[in-house]
Amino acid sequence: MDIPKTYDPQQAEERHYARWEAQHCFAPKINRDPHAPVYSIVIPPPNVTGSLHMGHALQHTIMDVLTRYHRMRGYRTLWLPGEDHAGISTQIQVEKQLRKEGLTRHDLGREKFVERVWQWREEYGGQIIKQMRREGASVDWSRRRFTMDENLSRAVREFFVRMYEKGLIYHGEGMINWCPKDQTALSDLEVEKEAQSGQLYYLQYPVKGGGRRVTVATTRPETMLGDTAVAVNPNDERYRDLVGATIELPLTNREIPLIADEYVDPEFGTGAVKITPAHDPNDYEVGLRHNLPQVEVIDAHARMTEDAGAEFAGLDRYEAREKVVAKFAELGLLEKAVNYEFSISKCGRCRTVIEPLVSTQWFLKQAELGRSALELIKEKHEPRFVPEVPYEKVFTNWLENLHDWTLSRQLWWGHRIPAWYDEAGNVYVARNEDEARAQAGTNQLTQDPDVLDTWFSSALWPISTLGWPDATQDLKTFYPTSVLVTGRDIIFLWVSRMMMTGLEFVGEKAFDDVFITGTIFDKHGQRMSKSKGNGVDPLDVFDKYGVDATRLVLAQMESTDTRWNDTQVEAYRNFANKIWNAARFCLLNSEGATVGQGFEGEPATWALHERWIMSRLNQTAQKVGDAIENYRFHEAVQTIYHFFWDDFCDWYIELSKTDVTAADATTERAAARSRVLTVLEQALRLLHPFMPFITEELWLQLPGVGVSQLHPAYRDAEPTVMLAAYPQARAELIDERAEAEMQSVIELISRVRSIRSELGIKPGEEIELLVGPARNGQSGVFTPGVMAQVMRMTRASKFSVKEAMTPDVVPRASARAALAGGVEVAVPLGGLIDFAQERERLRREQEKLHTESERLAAQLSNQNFVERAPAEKVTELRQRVADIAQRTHALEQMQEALTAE
RNA sequence: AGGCUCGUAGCUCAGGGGUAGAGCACUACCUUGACACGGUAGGGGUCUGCGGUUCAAAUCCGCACGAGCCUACCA
Repeated sequence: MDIPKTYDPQQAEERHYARWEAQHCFAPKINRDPHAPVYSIVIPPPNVTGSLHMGHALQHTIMDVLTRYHRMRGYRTLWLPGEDHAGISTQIQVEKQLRKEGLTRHDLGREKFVERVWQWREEYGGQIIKQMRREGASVDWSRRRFTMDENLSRAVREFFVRMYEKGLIYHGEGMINWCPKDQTALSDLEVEKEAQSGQLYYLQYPVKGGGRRVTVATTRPETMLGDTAVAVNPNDERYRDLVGATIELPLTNREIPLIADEYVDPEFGTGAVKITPAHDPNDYEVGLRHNLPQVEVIDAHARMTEDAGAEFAGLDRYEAREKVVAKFAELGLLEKAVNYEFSISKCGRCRTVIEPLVSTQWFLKQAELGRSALELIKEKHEPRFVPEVPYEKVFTNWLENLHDWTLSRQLWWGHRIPAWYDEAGNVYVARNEDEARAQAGTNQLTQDPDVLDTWFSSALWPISTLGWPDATQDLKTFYPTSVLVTGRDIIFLWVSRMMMTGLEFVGEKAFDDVFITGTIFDKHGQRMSKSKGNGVDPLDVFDKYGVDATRLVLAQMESTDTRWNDTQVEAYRNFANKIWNAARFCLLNSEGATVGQGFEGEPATWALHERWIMSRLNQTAQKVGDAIENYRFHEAVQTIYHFFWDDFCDWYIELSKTDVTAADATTERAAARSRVLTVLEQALRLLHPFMPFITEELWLQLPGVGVSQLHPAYRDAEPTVMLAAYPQARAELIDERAEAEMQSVIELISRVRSIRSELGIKPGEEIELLVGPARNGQSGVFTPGVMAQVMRMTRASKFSVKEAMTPDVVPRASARAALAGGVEVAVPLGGLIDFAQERERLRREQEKLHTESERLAAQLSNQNFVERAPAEKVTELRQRVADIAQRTHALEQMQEALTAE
């Protein structure tokens, strides 16, 4: 058999994914058990314009681990893939494309433009979804969904109409966030606050009659052109006499009132605030309270309007700012300008500074819709957030403070608002135009030109992908979904809204659990971003280290923010190679062997290392299954890693080598080989959810694997490790005594190796071992079989068990060590030994024990400890003290023996 | 302005009331027939600081300092 010494991930990855997909292993229907429990996940739909980044890879890894684990446990498992239509982003992409042809969307017209967008999606869209094959994501491709699919669009209209009928959606005027670049309204959540250092300008406004001036402070002087009042706090003594006065607004020929409103904080600035109801959310509210006119001085392109005055009309808002400030300075009305830190709102997509504008839009009263979600989280703690702290609280706080959601977007790509207007401007909201006509009693209707926020359709994702508004079998089977895995940035934007729609329309929560992943930063702790160019491309990492290794790193991050570091991936690449070579050893020595055999009969009849590895394996299975089910992926990964490398490779394979590599093809050799293969096969199953490719690559090569290893639910399927039963711990094979005994064997071997190393005995040089005293129970572990193993592992040519380790049996020129449980070991060294050096070595050993013993003694002499600590704790410490005393005594004797001439 | 998270070995991170852990890096030795992407043996930490609770604190509670995140209409 020819197996390369180094694992090549790439060639395995493609082959197996294609095969799994062809055999429909990812679809729930592969499960033939009609009573199988259900496990379902819907993917957070990535933006159709995007490509895979580390955040996706992280989320997908966790979803895939959960999916593969539950599938192997026999669940009817669905992981549903798809993407959203990303209204603004997609439209921008396509417009960019058109611009290269010298066209705008208006040249094409709406219908042709939308056609172009669909074309674009076919050609360039859904990159991430395609890249998921590379990740090994076991998604059901037959159920791939897109928010613009016909049924999902129908769900959107249904959502809209029902909310309108309930009075939760309304059409009206409000202060909205407007992006002057993208030319659309945005919801609060699509706006990002950014710290800004700028200036606070103190402007003086003359009071009509009497020559007084009122000073107002502002960061946006250009908006003064649209001021319709100056406000002060009604209790502010400084201005009390001026309330009701008239201000002559500079640079305009308008006169505005000085009003009193509680909103004004007398402590801040000058205590007098300019009020621009058309361009500031707070001023808008003040304006409504005082019936102030709204003077629009900035237009949708963030340029000054005619109403700003002839001098300013047409200027950009920032040019206007400079000019206003200059004019005030000229007039002697600029009191001062001071440096000032404040925050500005930017478009989450294009980073353009938002312009607050008064506009007529569609809104959803989220507060009412969110009430049942709020009750559920507060009363039943559902869904269960992982980690619970701090996300349950964050989520609850959000639901308690819901504002109306601006739904309409001035775009062409998206779900068009199902509202029609007649010639008189009356609005009819309906599921389709025919219904609207019926309502209106006329055919002369025009549909609202706007589309809905992309998140409006995403809000329905768990139910619409499963068939809602129809009561489909999928909806019945897979809803509520088992878990939602996502990043913390969209808890409000998305998670909360899915909870709301699920409860509203299906009457059940959208998911049992919500797992929030951490954020991956670059190695300097900076957030990865395209603009900074510091992103690590997961595909590059896959190429360099393999998908399995990358997944292992991602899985163990759990919810912790982490700086990306290639060395971790390299470590797991090395682990993959270790697995490969362990399997290589097993396969190169597999003649006559069969997986699943070799462990016949009573465990009591097995050799110590067999009982031990089976105990370790079952402990591991227990711990790993438990860890995965509780989202403790780090623990799961560490546990398997440790089992595979330390227990299986370093000890079990090494201890089995003599039997496995025996020259003669005896039944004993075949049995030993089968046992090693059996443990390997179980380990591969344990690893599979994390490392799907290498486990499949190796598993298929093991002699004797087939349908009998598959979970009973998949009996009709082709053999594959992904449908094998996930190992369940067998309690009867967990053997504490075997583990303790093995521990003393390991200790003996380690101590002898230590002696070799510390005394500089050449690796090739053979030594002799004396172990005793034999009357002590512990040394009974050293059966002839174990002795042979110890000799092999320490390169010893002789191993004698002695009744007593007295000077007459142990040569003076020996290196010695005192082990736990009273066992002593001596390595006779003849003339090679340096007596002084060996004495020093023993003395250091004794010193270590002494330090520990001192600490224990202090603890045990504390009355309070003995009385109040749990009895078992006290007993444990006493035993340790006794053991240390015994070893210390042994060390003393050894030193004496060395000294005796 | 509130709220939250984090501070553990040189680096990246686990852990979490009762002998400080991993990977990488480091030191020495080893081309031993699975693996040098390896093996064996080692070195390295008053778990940010100060108080408190406790028989016992890296772990729980305050406070301070440092890093970061989120919410909020303060001109």
